[in-house]
Amino acid sequence: MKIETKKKLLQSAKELFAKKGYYETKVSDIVERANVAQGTFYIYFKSKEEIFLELIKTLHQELLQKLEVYLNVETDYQTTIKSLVKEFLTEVYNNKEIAEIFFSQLFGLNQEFKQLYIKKISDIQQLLFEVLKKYFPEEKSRILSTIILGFIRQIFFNCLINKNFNLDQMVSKAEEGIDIIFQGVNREVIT
Amino acid sequence: MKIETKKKLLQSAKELFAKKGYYETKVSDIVERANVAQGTFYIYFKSKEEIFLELIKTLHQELLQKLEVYLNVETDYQTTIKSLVKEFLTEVYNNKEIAEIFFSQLFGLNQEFKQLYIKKISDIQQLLFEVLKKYFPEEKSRILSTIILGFIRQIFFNCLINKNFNLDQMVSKAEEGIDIIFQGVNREVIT
Amino acid sequence: MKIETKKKLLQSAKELFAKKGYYETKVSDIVERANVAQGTFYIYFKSKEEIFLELIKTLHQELLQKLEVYLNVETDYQTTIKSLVKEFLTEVYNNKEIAEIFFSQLFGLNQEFKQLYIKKISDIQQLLFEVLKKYFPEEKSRILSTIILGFIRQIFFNCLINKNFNLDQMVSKAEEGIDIIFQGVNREVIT
Amino acid sequence: MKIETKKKLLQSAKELFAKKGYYETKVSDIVERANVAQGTFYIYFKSKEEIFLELIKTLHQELLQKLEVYLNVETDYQTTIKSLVKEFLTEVYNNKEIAEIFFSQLFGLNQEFKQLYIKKISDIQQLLFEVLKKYFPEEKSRILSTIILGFIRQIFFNCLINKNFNLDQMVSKAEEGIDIIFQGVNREVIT
DNA sequence: AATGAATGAGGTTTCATTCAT
DNA sequence: GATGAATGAAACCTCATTCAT
Repeated sequence: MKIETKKKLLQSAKELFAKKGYYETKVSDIVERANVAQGTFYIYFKSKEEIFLELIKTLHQELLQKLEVYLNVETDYQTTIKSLVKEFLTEVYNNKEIAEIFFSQLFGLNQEFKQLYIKKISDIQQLLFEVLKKYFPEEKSRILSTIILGFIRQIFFNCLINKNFNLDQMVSKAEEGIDIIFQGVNREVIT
Repeated sequence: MKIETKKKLLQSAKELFAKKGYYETKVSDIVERANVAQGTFYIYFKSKEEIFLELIKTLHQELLQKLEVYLNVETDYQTTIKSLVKEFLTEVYNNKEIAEIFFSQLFGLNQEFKQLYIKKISDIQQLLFEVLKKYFPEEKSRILSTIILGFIRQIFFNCLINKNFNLDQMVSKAEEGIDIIFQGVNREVIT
Repeated sequence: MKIETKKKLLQSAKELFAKKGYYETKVSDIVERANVAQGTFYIYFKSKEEIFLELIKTLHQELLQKLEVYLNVETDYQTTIKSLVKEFLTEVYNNKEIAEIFFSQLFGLNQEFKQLYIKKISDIQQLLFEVLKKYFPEEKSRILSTIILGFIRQIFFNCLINKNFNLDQMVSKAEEGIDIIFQGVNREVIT
Repeated sequence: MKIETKKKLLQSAKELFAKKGYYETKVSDIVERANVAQGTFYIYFKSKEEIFLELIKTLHQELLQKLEVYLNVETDYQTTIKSLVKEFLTEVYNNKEIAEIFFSQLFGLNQEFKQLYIKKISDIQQLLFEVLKKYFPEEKSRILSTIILGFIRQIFFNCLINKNFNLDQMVSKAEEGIDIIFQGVNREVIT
């Protein structure tokens, strides 16, 4: 098992899945781009599905790990959320291709992948909810988590569409949005 | 061309695409569910792609038509946006299957469909932006349209995941969210 | 059985077979050009093969009938052969489409049609041979029939290729060729 | 790409196309006779059309190459033409199957192949014309090339029909014919 | 006699996976 | 570990023919 060959395959698969989608990406495309033979693929991965899942799971794990930190952060909620959002956007931006697959493709592939997606995305939503619950009542936290997650995904989405969008722009847009969302909440709290 | 047969095929395709995704839905599945022969499919549609596009385009057209009304509505912005969001959710809820395909699958299929998706979703975002621009400055409208569209999609998304979610629940969640979003804006306006 | 509908179908089939070949001509093409419904075709012809054979057999019969006359003509051989060749070219020219099918397509379609072609073309060659045998010894007649038949077919062929070739040109080319062929024979006879 | 497998496929295709025609030969027939799997065919050829064209083009190229030699031969015309005709017949006889496809099937398949055929056959006719032009005036060369090409094709044709015809018989028939054709011309020249 | 919607067998082609070298 | 030719199941699609109206 030469780890380098495996990396080449993962990199190649990542790029192709993002660009062409799971079904339109052929194993033959992956090996061609990785400059290895067709048979080599099956030394490292049991199937096309396996390499796909490996990519997905890695991203999800890393993302969750980075976000879990904010469960134990002791700052005011606006700072916490802003940092969390920044972390989220940085992570997905740095792994654009897999994030694209994860957030925009996984759900539509087939029932098996749909279930996986639901499970994974729920984890993220749940985590966001837990963080918010430290500052707001349960119901408000629930709805805020929906607003914020939807908002961040939409920003990431615009980034995918608009290829010359950069990370800083995304983050500053996100902060503006967060401000708007919390101004309402703030007033309420103060009152 | 018996319109009834065509409808059976469209209905069958819609359900299957939503359930199994585009690629995992075989033409043989569609005709089996519609109770017609394999060849019959090709009397009504040139290809699997064509029936898929017909479904997508129909939903998009109807959705856009219903939302365009709000460009000329003369009420306060909160009422306008709430009505628009309700309309949106109603339409997608009543056409759950196609809406699921449209919002959650289209992007990931292949490059051609990706382009289509970008074009179509941009229309919706643009319309939302135009409505908001009647009440807010351009930049604020832009960011509000991102927040709101992301939020509605996330709600619809939760609805897809959680099968016993109903329309009323979705609408009331949405209204709560809209209130939160606009409380911030309101205060600013007032001040 | 409205003879007119049958004629429309035969005409339409003739043109299409000539232009696109047997396999590339669909029954749906034939009925469309004849302005009748798909089902109507099968009132007049048992199958696509049947209409094809009807066309072929008609041409062949008429051609043979017209050529048979020259078995009993009492002129010098050069006049006889020239008249026969003229008759041949006139007939195929006036029925260009079917003649094209007959002389250039039939052989390549399948084994059944190949056998038919061999049988039909042998009839023609045989007739030419019989006419020549009235003037020349058997072996010479055999070879002359091969030369002449090959020559006429080649002329007709050039006519098919070069769309603005007309009958008069073909006939005069043919006469020139016949002169050349027989000049050699002539000398021999004279000597 | 094992050249051996490709050869097996070409050989198998050649025989089947000649026997059953292009349309009646299924890819499944070709692979069965070549003893390889269905999918193997598509490693070596993009489509059924491609293998067909490869066969056609190879024959045509080889034939033309062998005949081009006679453009620079310095003997009397009768010897030159006889040698050329012998070469032609030898080549087509040794590649009976493809020659059959080329001379008797190509024209009738579809419009694309028809155009190809016209182009290829014109090359041959042109070459024959060029050789003759070295000895005869232009117009006479033109008509002689038509007579001779028609004659040779007819001979080859009889060979296809009459399976126990052999090369020597064909060649000697051809020489007899050529003699007859040129006796006329000869006399003229002499006179 | 005419229609035209429906049929379904059978064709071409794709591509994930295997396996002998 | 690496190769790449070979596999074959299964997909999409075509079109001659049928049949109820």
